[in-house]
Amino acid sequence: MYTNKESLIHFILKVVEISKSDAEEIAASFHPFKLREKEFLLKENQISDDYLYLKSGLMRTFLYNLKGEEITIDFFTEDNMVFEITSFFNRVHSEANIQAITPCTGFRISYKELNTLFHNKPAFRDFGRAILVKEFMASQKRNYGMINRTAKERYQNLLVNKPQILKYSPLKFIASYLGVTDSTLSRLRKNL
Amino acid sequence: MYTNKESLIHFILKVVEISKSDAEEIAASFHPFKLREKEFLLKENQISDDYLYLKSGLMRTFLYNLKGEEITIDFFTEDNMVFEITSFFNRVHSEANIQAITPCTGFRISYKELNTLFHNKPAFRDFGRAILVKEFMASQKRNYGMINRTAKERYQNLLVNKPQILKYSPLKFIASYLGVTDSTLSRLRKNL
DNA sequence: TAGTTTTTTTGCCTTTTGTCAAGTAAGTTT
DNA sequence: AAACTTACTTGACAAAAGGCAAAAAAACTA
Repeated sequence: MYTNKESLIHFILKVVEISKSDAEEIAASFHPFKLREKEFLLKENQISDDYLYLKSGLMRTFLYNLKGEEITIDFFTEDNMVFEITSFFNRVHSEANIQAITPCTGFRISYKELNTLFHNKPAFRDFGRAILVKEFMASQKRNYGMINRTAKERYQNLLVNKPQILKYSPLKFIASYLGVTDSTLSRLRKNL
Repeated sequence: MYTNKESLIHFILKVVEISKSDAEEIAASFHPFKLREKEFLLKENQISDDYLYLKSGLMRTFLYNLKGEEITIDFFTEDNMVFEITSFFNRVHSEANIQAITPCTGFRISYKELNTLFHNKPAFRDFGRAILVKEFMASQKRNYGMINRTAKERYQNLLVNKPQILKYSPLKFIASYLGVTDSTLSRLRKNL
């Protein structure tokens, strides 16, 4: 399997100020990883054991609302970390699913491996914290954007910030992610 | 100044599985802290240096939208941690403000103190991570709730989960937090 | 307490979004 | 290719929420 970790090393160095050799050591602990289109990384009720760097591809996390409809909670694009925080860090059964929309490749470690690194490698400590901070910030930003924008503005925003999603994801995933019905999104799109 | 840290020790033990003596040692590193009603913990453009355990009182974080209106992003209730993640962890100027709604008391540490603990005290490492995970989860949950509920449901949800807020916060803070206008919230409230 | 300011409520009307249902388009399977 | 399924679009109408302005209530100040 293809194991060139340049992209991961580059990603680590982008996220936290550590030496290149530290970054290489961290990357060395990750294992190659692959998913086919529509394949699941995590299904609800499982305990997640993947802390994943997504090198290429598009994924989404979703759950079911009270009516049994799929609600897409988040998209994961390439050159980002992917994990279900609650299940992975608290070792509890997941309420969410994580699914590949396109074929995906990347590198992963397990919870056990992460903890070993976390306690033994100060550089990884900083990396791990930086990732949590980064994702937390993204979640807060998303919150703000969802509350203070109309559906149309939210769509336009997505168009600018994550065009990959619009390109590869079916409309219905995007609609539930934006919190509107399929019909509404279809109409929004019509008015460019 | 009143420095009984029982509540903080209890909070730490609730969040992470460590020994009582570890929790006491962590708590010992925190310093007493007080804010008057309407006083600011953080103003926009400052670099936050407070990692705070709120023992009593109610706070909010807010920023200004494009029209110059205050948008309340989050409320902080007693027995929770308070910090502006972006500014505090990335040492950048804050876009947000944090303000006491009622008089507040608690215990705080600085960024420097946090880092010393983080690298020297394994138990604090786990605590720090658990807090980030906890807050991240809360943010995600809020996201989901904002998108898939009507304003009325969001209000009712707040009513059940954080009644303190409804008791002490003016309506307009709550309205912007829920993403509706003052008028709309006033009408929602009328229909109980 | 009278006057001032801020907060909350209400009415009227508009815009946004949802619901339901039907229709078209596209993708799979046999 | 025909049959079937899933995805997307569109129309007609209903409900949710916003904009604006004025009134009422509450909080603050001199």
